[in-house]
Formats: sequence, C-alpha cells, structure tokens
Amino acid sequence: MDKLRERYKSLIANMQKHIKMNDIEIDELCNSFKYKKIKKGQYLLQAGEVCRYQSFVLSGCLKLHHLNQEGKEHALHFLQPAWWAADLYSYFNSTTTNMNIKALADTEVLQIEKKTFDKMLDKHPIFERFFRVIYQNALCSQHKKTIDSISLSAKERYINFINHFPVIQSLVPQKDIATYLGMAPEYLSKLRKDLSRK
Amino acid sequence: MDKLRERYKSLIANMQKHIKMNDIEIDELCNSFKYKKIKKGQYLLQAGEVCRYQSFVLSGCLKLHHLNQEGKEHALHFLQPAWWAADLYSYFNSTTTNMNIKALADTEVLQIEKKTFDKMLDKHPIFERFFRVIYQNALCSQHKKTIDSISLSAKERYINFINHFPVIQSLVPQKDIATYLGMAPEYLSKLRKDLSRK
DNA sequence: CGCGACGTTGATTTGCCTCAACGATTGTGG
DNA sequence: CCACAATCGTTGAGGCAAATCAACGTCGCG
Repeated sequence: MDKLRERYKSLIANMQKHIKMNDIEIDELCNSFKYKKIKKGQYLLQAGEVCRYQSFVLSGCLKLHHLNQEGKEHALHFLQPAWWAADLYSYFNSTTTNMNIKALADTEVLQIEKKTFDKMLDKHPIFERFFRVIYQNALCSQHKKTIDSISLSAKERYINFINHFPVIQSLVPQKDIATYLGMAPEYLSKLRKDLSRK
Repeated sequence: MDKLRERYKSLIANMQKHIKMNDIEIDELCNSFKYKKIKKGQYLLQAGEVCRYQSFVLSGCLKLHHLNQEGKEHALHFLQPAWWAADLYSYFNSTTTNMNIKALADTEVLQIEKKTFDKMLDKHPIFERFFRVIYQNALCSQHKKTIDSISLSAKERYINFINHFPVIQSLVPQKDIATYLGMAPEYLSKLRKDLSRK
C-alpha cells in the first residue's frame, strides 16, 4: 500500500507547488489517477484514436508528434518527468486525434480519464486552480516557442534549444530535435558541423 | 447605472457559456473589470512595459505583435470581440513584455488588474473554472496553429487562414496577415495573384 | 553476423526573402 | 478642400537559407 502511494509522491509534490491540499483531496487525487508503464518504442496515443487520458510523467521520456499528409513527422513536445502528456483538444472534445505520443525510453505515467477529471474538479474546486495555473503556464511557453519559431533562423533556434534544454539532447534522437525545431534532419547535421568548427 | 451595466452584458454572456454565476458573483465581476476605450492606432501595451491588464474585447479589433532585434514585426494574434488580450507571461510574472498590442480600429475593452484577478478568484472559485477552460481552449488553438505553421507551405497556410477567418481579412491590413502567417508581405501579394489566376 | 535505423556529406533545387521602383489609397495639416 | 506625405499593395530581379535526393559509414539489436 505504501509502495503504491510512493508512486504518487511526485505528482503530489508537483501539485503542492501551486495549491494546498488536505488529506481528503490527496486521497481523491490518488484514487483518480491510474498508474501505467510503457516500454520504449510503444505508443501512449496514436492518430485516429480519441485521447482518453491526461498523463503525468513519472519517469522516462515521451515524444508528442504529428504526421502530415505526406507522412512527414513533426515533433511538438518532448515530455520529461513532471510534465503532462495529452492532446487536450481530443481529450476535451472526444474527437479523434491526429497526434501521436511515443515513448523514447521506458516510461511511467499517472493517467486520469476525462470523466474522472470532471468529477474530481467538481468535488474539489482546488484542482480547478491547479489546472488553471498549469494551462496558463503551458500557454506562456507555447507563446514563447511561437515567437522563437517565427523570428529566429534555424541556427539560432538550435543554439537556443541546446542552451534551454541541454538534458533532452542526450535522450532524444537528433532527427526528432530537427523536426521539433522545424528543419530537415540533414540540415541540422550540417548546422552542427558548422558550429563545431568554431 | 443600467447603461454602465450594459457594457458588461457581453462579458457576462460569454462567461455563462462555461459557468453559472449568482448575483453576488456577477456583482463582483462588474466591480473587478474597468471599462476602457482606445482609438485606432493607439497601443494597449508596448514592449518594455509590464502587462498590467487582462482585457476582454467588447468591440473593435486589436493586433498582438512582436518586434525582433532587426525591427521586423510579427503578428501573433488578431483579437476580435469576445476574445482576451494580454501577454500572460508578463501579466503573471510582472516581467517586462516584448509584445505590443495595437488597436486596428476604435476598440472598447474591459480590463482586470492582476491583484484584482487574484482576489476575485480567491473569493469565488467558480471563476477558477472559467479561466481554466479559457486557457485550456487557448492552448488547443495555439497547438493547432503550431501544427499548421510547421507542416504547411506558405500558400496552404494562407488558404487555410481565409477559410477559417474570412471576417478578419477585411479588418486587418494584408501585411499584418502576412507576418501572422510567417511570410513576407511581398510574397503574400504574389501568392494572391497566383491564386486569383485560377 | 546482417539488417535496419541513424547521422553525415555532397550536389542540386526551390520556396521564400530582400531590395527597389512604382501606382493607389489614405489621411493630414495648411 | 486640396496638396502633399505617408502607408500600403504590387511587381520584378536577384539571392540565399533550407529542402530534397542520394550515397555512404556507423552503430545497436535481433
């Protein structure tokens, strides 16, 4: 039992950065989220499905990506511990997603279904605040990313990326970093050669 | 007095799409938001300032945009009635913004300061839900825009835009649409010529 | 070991940008 | 109310950043 609770520690600690919960609310939290383990290479979500879960990453690393009509892949996020993984549009509207979430390493998550999510927030408004703040922060980072992608060159975007997320570099294949930054993998390779020369 | 309340109708109606408010909460709402009118060409926010308000657009049209180091402008949003205008990062962290919000037409807004916002949400958790849903939806649209910008060509992005936002086309100068879509104004002009030929 | 995914490198192409010149339109002060 | 400036959209010439295509070496893995 205690061992099970152990898994929720990280989620609880993360939430307590933004809100104060009492024991009843912590109980509700632990009952609402289900633990799941996925192996490297497996998918947490695939295009064509409905995104049924919001997932809190405990360990490992996920890639959220999109395939366009020509079958070209574009990574949109790399999800590390203490991040949230979902296609929120699909999750909240029960529409089929065109996104994929794939494990880049063995990964553990805590998942909550939409029904349970709605119930939890109805019962305990404190969670409304938590998700308000989470979405608010996510919106701010998205915003920054948009500005970067529109106002920087490919080389600047890459330099920016390795300065900001040095850790991710070792976890994620280079080609995924390239599509995340909106450039062809071959081009990133040339940029790196260029940069190492100096 | 009734005439003043009139101005809040649109905000109240908008909020009631997502939450149910009682009279006390509606009063609180009306007391928290201040009315402001700005003329075409004026700024609601300028780079270097701190974004002190979240603004709900009642009438008119705003452009949220960014100037990079070389002085090049990039539009990020066009804000029409019933949309929200702010640089949330600056607003919530009290940092100076590098964004600008400019009126493309005479515009009326309702504004709330951060202090008041925090108080209002503390007193009435129902508003937490409203803003959770608003940010959640904003996050979804941002997400879609990111996918489009990374996986479509300039021509496809433009066609997509005029199909999705036919109204904005008449309100917004063409060059602003171009920078919004991430292309040079001259290039958009050429695309349009190209498309009209068919 | 041998296959398949990955990163690298070079040759070539292209989508889009830059710069500059030109009407058309707007708006502004005298 | 008009003249003039400022801003905007258009068009063309030229250039560059980045994509595409293809070949090759390397490595991890079944």
